[in-house]
Amino acid sequence: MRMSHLFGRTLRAAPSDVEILSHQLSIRAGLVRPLGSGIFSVLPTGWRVIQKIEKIIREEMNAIGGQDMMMPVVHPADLWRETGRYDLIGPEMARFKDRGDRDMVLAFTHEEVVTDLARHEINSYRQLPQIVYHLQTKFRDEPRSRGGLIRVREFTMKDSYSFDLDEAGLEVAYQKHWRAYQRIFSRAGLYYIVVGADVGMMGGTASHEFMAFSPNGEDTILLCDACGYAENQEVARFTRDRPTAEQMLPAEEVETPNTTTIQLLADYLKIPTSRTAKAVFYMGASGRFIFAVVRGDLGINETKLRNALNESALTPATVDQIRGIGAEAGYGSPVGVKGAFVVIDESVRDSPNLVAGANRPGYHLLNVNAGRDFEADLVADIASAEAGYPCPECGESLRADRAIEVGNIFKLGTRYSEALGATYLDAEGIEHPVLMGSYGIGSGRLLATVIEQRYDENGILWPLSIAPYHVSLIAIGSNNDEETMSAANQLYADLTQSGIEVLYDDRDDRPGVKFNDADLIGNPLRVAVSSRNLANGQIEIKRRTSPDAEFVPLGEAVSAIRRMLDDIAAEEWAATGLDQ
RNA sequence: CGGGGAGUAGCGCAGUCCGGUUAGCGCGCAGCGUUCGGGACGCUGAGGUCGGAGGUUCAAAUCCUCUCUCCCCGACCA
Repeated sequence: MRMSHLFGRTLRAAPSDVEILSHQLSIRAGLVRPLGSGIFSVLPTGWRVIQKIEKIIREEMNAIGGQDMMMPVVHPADLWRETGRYDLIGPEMARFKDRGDRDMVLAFTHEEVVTDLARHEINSYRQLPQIVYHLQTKFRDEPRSRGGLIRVREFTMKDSYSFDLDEAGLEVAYQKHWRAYQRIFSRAGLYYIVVGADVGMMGGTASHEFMAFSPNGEDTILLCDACGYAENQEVARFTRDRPTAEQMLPAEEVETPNTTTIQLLADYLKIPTSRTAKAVFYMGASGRFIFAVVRGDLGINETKLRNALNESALTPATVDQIRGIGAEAGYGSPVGVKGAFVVIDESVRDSPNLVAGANRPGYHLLNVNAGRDFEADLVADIASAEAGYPCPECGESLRADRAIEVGNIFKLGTRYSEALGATYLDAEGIEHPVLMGSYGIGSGRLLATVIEQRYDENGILWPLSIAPYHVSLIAIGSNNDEETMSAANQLYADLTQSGIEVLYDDRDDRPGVKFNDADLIGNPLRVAVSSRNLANGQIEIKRRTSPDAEFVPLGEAVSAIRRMLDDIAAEEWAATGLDQ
């Protein structure tokens, strides 16, 4: 491609309201342009990256037996009503009516459609297992898009779906995807880990996320460097330190004026926060009043709480609702309340003689003990894991890091097959729901994440595997310098002829402009043709990641560039740690 | 949805508080000339419903009301 005619110029500065690094670079390098909040056009240079990412995805999906197909982006609402998600999902799903006044939705994800297909196409155990996938647009009207391409509203996702006879088959499909995803992200040059995750609104029985580290990530991961434990903070566990055994003491009400927070209370009584109980009140989507209690030094993890309660959503209770069950905001405890579902963290069960609210303003109870002073309806792990807490596997201190979720795999089980009647007959003629899994990778987010991890002060450092071009070719000097221009033109033709992808800077610009743009766009090799080196019959080749250049005779340029590209490819492959 | 910030030429900004020539500057863009190994220089030029609507006023980028959009934090989120 000749840069003189490239659609989409580079920018010296990014728009001022763009803050995320990958967003700035992807705009400055001319990869994408914003259209609206969370909506982007992909320019030709960026599209080449996307296509390479998608090619890798297709290769690895095909390698595990995935069948590439295509499902629609507009769905009849009735299908979504069948699984209940039409009402379950809020305004983040775009809805409209067609000319016949039929309710329609924009594809939010494709479980419904693929399961609808499965119920028609799959009838027999002889047809299973199956993996199908597509790369298709999703629209999610996020409450707030952010981070450039990291969280957008319209995006392309590779989503695949597995259909199996039983749990064992699903496990096989799940593991296949796990390995395929490792290969995809490694080949794209990402640094990532796999963590346990919340199944969220997908439902199902298990989920793992592929998390690429970046300070701009939206997720917090808790890791143990000692044993390798890693989970998303949404579900991360930790070992609660056991208080020393002590006798239960008689409960006693004390006046504690103006102690509506745990810290104020602990300061007032001169005790550590771990000797207090913290009460938080929610209304569950099912209509239950949820009275959650954790030890005072811990925080509630709403995702864990929601999962423990099997509630689809939790909203904070109002002051009136709290009074309605006999509790008092700021001075609440489960002692004496009625009409509430009481769930306590393991830490509360195991800690004797805690200070808890007296359910009247200005008073707390000393020496409250679960089981003696109140009964919990549920004891569960509902406290949020934080950096420094003990690892649940080995007890060493946990570390927290930010990461971007680049892929997610789910065991759906029969959540959708039962709802939609996707069944097969076994060898005995008995009908069973198929076991399903769903597996997603966003290609645009993957592009942004690679930039987040690979850049320097001058621009992007693309891995060869997904770089827009292999080579940035620069002609140095005036376009009136016929000798240089004709050598550069010839080299461009020769490289292109030999299958090397070249971005040829043939603009009539000064060298500095071209060097800077080559660095910004970040193709792995830079080749410069100048009268200075031409005088020695040479051209210059420089790797984007190296400060040093090589000089080779013009006549050997193509083979030298070929050789260097092969070297880079070999190095990248070695870095993935993958075999073959 | 709550909190904060911003909309003036393709990009970056000044001007707005305190209303008053023809709305400016840098980069970029077009033409001519000089220059050519890390974002050159000179001259000339094109490019603007000052986000939109309504209002106040002799007069509005500037004041008032409403509204739209974008960004950031939070809530939210496969």
